[in-house]
Amino acid sequence: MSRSSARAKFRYEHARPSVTVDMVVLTVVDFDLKLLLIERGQEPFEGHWALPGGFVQVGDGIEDQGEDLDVAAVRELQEETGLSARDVFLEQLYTFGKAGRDPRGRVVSVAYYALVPADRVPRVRAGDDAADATWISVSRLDRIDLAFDHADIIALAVERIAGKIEYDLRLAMSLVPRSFTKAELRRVFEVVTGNDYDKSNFNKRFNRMIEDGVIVDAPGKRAGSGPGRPAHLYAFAGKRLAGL
Amino acid sequence: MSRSSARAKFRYEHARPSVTVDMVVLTVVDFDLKLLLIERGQEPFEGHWALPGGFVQVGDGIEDQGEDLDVAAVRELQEETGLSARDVFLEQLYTFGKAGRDPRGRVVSVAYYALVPADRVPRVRAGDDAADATWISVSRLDRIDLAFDHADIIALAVERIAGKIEYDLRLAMSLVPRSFTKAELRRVFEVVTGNDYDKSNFNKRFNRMIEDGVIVDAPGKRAGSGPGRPAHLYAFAGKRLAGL
DNA sequence: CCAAAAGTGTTAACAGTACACCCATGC
DNA sequence: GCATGGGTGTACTGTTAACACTTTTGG
Repeated sequence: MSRSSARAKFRYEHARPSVTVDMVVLTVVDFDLKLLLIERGQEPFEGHWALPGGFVQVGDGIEDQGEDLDVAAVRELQEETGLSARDVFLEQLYTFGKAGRDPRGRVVSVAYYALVPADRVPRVRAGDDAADATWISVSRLDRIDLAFDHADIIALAVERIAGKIEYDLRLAMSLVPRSFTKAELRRVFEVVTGNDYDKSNFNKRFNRMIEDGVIVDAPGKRAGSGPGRPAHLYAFAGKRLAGL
Repeated sequence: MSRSSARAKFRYEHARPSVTVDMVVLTVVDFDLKLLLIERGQEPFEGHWALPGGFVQVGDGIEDQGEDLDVAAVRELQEETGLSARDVFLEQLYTFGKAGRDPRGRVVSVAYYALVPADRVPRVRAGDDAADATWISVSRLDRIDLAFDHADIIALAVERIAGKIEYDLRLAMSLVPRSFTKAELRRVFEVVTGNDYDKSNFNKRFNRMIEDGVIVDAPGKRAGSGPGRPAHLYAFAGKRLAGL
């Protein structure tokens, strides 16, 4: 008995749902939390805005079981934005599987979120089955027609990130440019959480990270821009400085 | 054109994975964090221990899209333990979807965890395709042959709960009996996190919860048990006291 | 000099930690 | 009485929060 038939013998025979990955791609630009949305070019929800995403490749399901969920997420991100896994912070968010969430049939969607640094935000444009693609301010989402249950997915992503940025430094690290000022980092926190942070108190946290070696001085200085005293530039020690 | 054919027109035609829910059912008894495991009676992994779980019912996928993921989790819990959703704290954990995690074919598994109060721990026994079922101490899991990637799922659940119990009171609420002593609550925290908590300092947190009305005095008193001064009994205000 | 933005210092309140001590019960 | 576990008090430390203040730049 060959191995494949030995496997096939135990094959499940139940009805199966489709499985997709949906990507909540976020970045902070211009004092604003922005989200990548695709305008659907097909039914259902033609003309509505939706999260980028697509089907998980499953192979024949026996010999070739297809791609990992994480790989599917990275692939979708690459296809829609050109970004690679090294450029962003990517993490699974939640799996949405209510019956009826897609009128075409049963679809279970594994949602991921991706945080894009401000200095790597790609220009986006219409793709295969997308009529259009743009970055939309999260604060203006209520005026937008979203497809499927994507409003729920986005709301959960924003809530999760707002909570997690306080204790997981990687989130802020992955939203800020390679070199950044104290005020820029602070504004990332403010935009993501919706809170105001006292400048002095925030700087104390910041200075502690310098003492701990988490943050280091950035080599160059930024071109003198607006009015007021020019700010020091810093960088996270870990990776991004030497990374690329 | 009937509604069903209008929908069928848009039906997805991709290869689809099977989707299951796996349940990490935990409780704290006898100073120990315990986990419900099933001994598999069939290949693959016959004789190995596995998490309770099963397929998500999908219906025909068009007119009837089957059950929600959450409903599937509640149903599996009920089938294996007799517990209802009201008895436990139930939450989605993570979705495991690596290719090759099940030798029979592509399976995406949505993992949930359920926390069972110490006074509602059901007796369990062998079921349909389970040779046996028991509560096993999490600290002794390294000696046990686990099926599939269930060791990873359990590890993630334990880690998540250990982190979350510190800031989400619902977890401790759902592990402790309807009425409980300060020491019992403290031991739940100790067993779940693996830390030691200073009695006095823990009691301060506890007393603050009383001031805030989160915890109230429990009516009766417990039968005099061991040596030493008998402890006061308390209950969480919210629900469990009046709940049933 | 003035506006604007960067950056520092001071204080009080609060929460966490370590540790010593007292109270009530069974035997 | 004494062992056992329940329960409290105190002093120290570190973090947070509010707010006033100084520094450096462009015009």
